[in-house]
Amino acid sequence: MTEKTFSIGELCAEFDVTPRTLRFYEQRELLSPIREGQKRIFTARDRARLKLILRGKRFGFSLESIRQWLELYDLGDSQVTQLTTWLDHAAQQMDTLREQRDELQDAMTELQDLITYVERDLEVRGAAEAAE
Amino acid sequence: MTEKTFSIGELCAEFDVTPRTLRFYEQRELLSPIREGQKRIFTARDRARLKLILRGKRFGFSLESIRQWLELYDLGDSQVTQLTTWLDHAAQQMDTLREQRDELQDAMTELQDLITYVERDLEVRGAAEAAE
DNA sequence: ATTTCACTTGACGTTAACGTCAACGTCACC
DNA sequence: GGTGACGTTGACGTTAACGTCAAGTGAAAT
Repeated sequence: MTEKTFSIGELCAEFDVTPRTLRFYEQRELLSPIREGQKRIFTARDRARLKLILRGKRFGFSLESIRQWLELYDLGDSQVTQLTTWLDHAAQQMDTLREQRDELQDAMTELQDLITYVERDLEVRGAAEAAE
Repeated sequence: MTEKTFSIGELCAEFDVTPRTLRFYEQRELLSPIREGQKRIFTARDRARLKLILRGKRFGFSLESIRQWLELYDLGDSQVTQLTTWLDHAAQQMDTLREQRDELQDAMTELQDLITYVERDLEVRGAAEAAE
């Protein structure tokens, strides 16, 4: 079974990015498409990594830090010691994500409180108007 | 009761930013310190907004979008119609935050799966080694 | 044969979010 | 009356993450 591959245009269309972006990611070693002639052939792995990259960006992470935790996603047939340090890095990354998620949750709670407050205010005004 | 105020240096120290940053935020109308002579006096409101700004940045939002949802936090004595549109914007903002939080949660779940997998792998190897 | 289309490699431009530097004001304090 | 500490306004520099040409290649379609 030969793995599915993608042209640069296909990936661009699917993820709504420009060729320039993908070439840029390659240059920064976030992607590593194969060459057929001089054209880039993106593998399923590249596609998966691109997904992770774009998600990371939405979280506000820099390309460099994204590049680092991309490494978490392709551990080969590593030695035990490698796996152990991998687990360390993974745990760190989990902490980072957790922090960010919790902060987001806090922000949501705050905003929801405000919303509830304003809604009550509107209700009261509505009642006052109806009673005039 | 006169409200507490802060010098630029105080806020910088507290939030670990440079004066340049605060002046920049003022220029972009994210902060609006009062002037005493030519010195900036930051109010408690400015301080609160700065907190929100920095949190927004950690979420990966641009200063401009942060500026917009900062407006959510100072509704004055608005009209009913104003409050209604406010509620709209607030709801949108909640959606944005929720989306981001959910995505973060997904990423965490994925990573946790990987971690669990690697941990099991290590266990198996440990057992094999003990049985040699 | 030429046009079209997708792709390539430079190379320079752009925007956001500041950093950095120069030149200056003001107040305390020794 | 110097000398810091802390503040000010420009103005230019910097980095990340691309955008935007310009000039070319290689295969496909007309």
